[in-house]
Amino acid sequence: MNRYPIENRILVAIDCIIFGFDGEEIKLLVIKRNFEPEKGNWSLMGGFLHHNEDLEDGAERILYDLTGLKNIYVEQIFTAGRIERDPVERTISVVFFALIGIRDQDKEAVNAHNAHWLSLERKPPLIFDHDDMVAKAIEHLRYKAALHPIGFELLPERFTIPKLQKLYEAIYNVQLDRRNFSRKILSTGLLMDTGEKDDQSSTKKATLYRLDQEKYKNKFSSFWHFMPHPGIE
Amino acid sequence: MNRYPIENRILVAIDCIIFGFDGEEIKLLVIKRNFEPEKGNWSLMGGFLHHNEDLEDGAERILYDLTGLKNIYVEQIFTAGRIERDPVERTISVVFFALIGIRDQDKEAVNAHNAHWLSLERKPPLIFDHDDMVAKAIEHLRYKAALHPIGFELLPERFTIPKLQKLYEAIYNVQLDRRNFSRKILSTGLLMDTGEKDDQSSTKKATLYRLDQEKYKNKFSSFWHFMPHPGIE
DNA sequence: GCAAAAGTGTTAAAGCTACACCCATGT
DNA sequence: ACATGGGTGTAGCTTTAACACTTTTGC
Repeated sequence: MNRYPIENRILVAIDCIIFGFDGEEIKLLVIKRNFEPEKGNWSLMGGFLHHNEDLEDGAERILYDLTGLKNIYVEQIFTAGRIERDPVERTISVVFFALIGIRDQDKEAVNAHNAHWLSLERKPPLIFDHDDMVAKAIEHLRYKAALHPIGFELLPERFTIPKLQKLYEAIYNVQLDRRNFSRKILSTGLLMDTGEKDDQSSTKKATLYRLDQEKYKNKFSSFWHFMPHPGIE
Repeated sequence: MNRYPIENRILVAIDCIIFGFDGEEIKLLVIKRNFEPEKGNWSLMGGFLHHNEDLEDGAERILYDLTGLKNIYVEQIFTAGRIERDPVERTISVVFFALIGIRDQDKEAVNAHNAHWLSLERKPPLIFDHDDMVAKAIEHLRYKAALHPIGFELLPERFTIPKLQKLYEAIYNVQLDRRNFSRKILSTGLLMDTGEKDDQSSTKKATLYRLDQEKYKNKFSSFWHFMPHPGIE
């Protein structure tokens, strides 16, 4: 293989921010790092980009390795490139964010990696610049979820509107009006009534919906406004 | 320096998408490549990331080198990582986009690099995956400009509302209503009347405004809606 | 029957679109 | 004075926010 006459080759890492939702709050999947430096401290799941794989494939490899899941929602958000971000050696890191239904994960794979779901609100500091990455990811989640129906990726296949609302309230840390929220969501036409009811609830059982996959794909990039006006930053 | 025990170090490039606006249409600043492969063909301005510089600094270095400008609007948009995107050697490229006032450029620097402003509408194909990068950049510009007052970065310090409107019409390839546009823009409170008039115009002279820098900085991340509703993809 | 959560309706205000009209300038 | 482009006002519609009432379920 020909090469450019340059000596600047650099390590390229991939780090994954994995968000989940347990019905009450947003969770972040992190691992306890098992090698030096920073051994034993909390870290995002990551790895190095292989020479023979595309960036997106690398991210999917790492995500599959940890969660046993494929075909999950993954998006590249930015690349971290500060010189001293990794104390061992100059490394730039391409950061991806992934949204998964917590119930879908492969528990054995997760345990094997010493991984844990931490509450976003009460999480301990992470290594290197990972806290910064998480902050950017939250910002991105807020931005995107306000305009695109991305929230569904965090819910199980069948879900109720009140659960969806709890999710949005967790993302933005606000209280929303039940009636307006319901109307807004239903008016998108993205939800299909399954005819079933949520039997978890102890009072009136809520209707279970599922996404209309067709419309979801076709209209994904339309602009919606899932959040009341002043909100968001 | 300690090193990770891995042999996966990869070339990291930076490519810059430089948008300008000449009063009528959006322009893209590109260079005629002067080395193989693809010598003589159109290319984005780029370079390799140095070992001792941050990503953002690299982008600013490259932009300064070409345009003689500092403190311009620069934003990282994504990282291109397909295995075979550069035929010479595996190279990932961090793509930045920059908005500059065409009149501000250093013409000598631009000429020295054999650079040209091409119309976005009628541009020739670029090398490698650069067309793909440009497409993503336009999408990003459209997305961002619809919600944030980013358009001002493409105009000179003092500008008229009709010029701003032309800019938005160029970005989205639509016709906007003069009166509604003006009202919407003025209602943001971001514009300050300079008291002067545009003497370029041959009919009624339009009022020259400039940005209220304070409000611009403070309110930049608020949500606005500069585009009529259905618009945008 | 009561508490708790889900579902539906209404109304007033705000924002947006689509218009028409007037003003300033150069020829 | 007239053509061209800039500036402002308004009516009607749509969307949104804020609110009250009814329904279902478990105890």
